Amino acid sequence: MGVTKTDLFNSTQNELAAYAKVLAHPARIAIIQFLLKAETCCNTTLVGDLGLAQATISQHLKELKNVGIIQGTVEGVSVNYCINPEKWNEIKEKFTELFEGFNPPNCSSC
Amino acid sequence: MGVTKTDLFNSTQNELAAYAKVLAHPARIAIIQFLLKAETCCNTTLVGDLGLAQATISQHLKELKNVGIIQGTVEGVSVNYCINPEKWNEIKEKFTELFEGFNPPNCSSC
DNA sequence: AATTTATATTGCAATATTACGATAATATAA
DNA sequence: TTATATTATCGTAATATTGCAATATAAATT
Repeated sequence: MGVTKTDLFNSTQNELAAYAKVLAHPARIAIIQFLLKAETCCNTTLVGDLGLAQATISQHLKELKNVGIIQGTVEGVSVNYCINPEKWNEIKEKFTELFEGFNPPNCSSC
Repeated sequence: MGVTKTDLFNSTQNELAAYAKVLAHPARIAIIQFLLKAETCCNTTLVGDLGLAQATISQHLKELKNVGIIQGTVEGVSVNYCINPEKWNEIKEKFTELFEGFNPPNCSSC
């Protein structure tokens, strides 16, 4: 065990969970927030800003890149990362759809 | 290691990550979606609907309850769970705030 | 009281995540 | 070419998560 039974759920549920998973770490939230402000940044900048080791930041960037939320372009020796606008909006819409599914509570039993 | 260094991040980042974490499993997404439609349901209903063991559903419900996203009221032998409106809106707003932090890309390097 | 029904908890095995040092890979500068 | 700077990957240790059988708990019914 220790493995999620993805076959029991539909693609929307699995996708939403996957997007949530990549947001489920404060370092990755911090990286995203940094990119929202700075528009672009590289590994070294984040190492200085967050206080995690270079290998750790690199790993978090990889996970963000794997789901497509950020993209990196080689700029000489360093790599510039930035938000992928299309993916960002896609994720935003998926979460918005979930959150808007809530109707005023006329629930009698709680 | 294997433990998140929460002390490196601010409360907003840690909270957002914690909320994302509870959404980071398709079963919990499915439970939430079920509650959004049905307004209320109990463990046994979910066991039949999701196809996971009773103990597993109970565990997922516990995690959802721990962050306050759902609440349960004892109704005879069973427990009726439903969305907690205040918490739901709080979480919704936290995510909305993050997603709205993105401005049109005038980023030159990617 | 004994049985049934519904849920929670415990204990355990399998797997995933987090973090970092060490090292490799790549490109620029001296 | 050698040195420097930046990033990625590998290996490893510590911890977390997922899932379920077994069991415990609690309320309603017989």
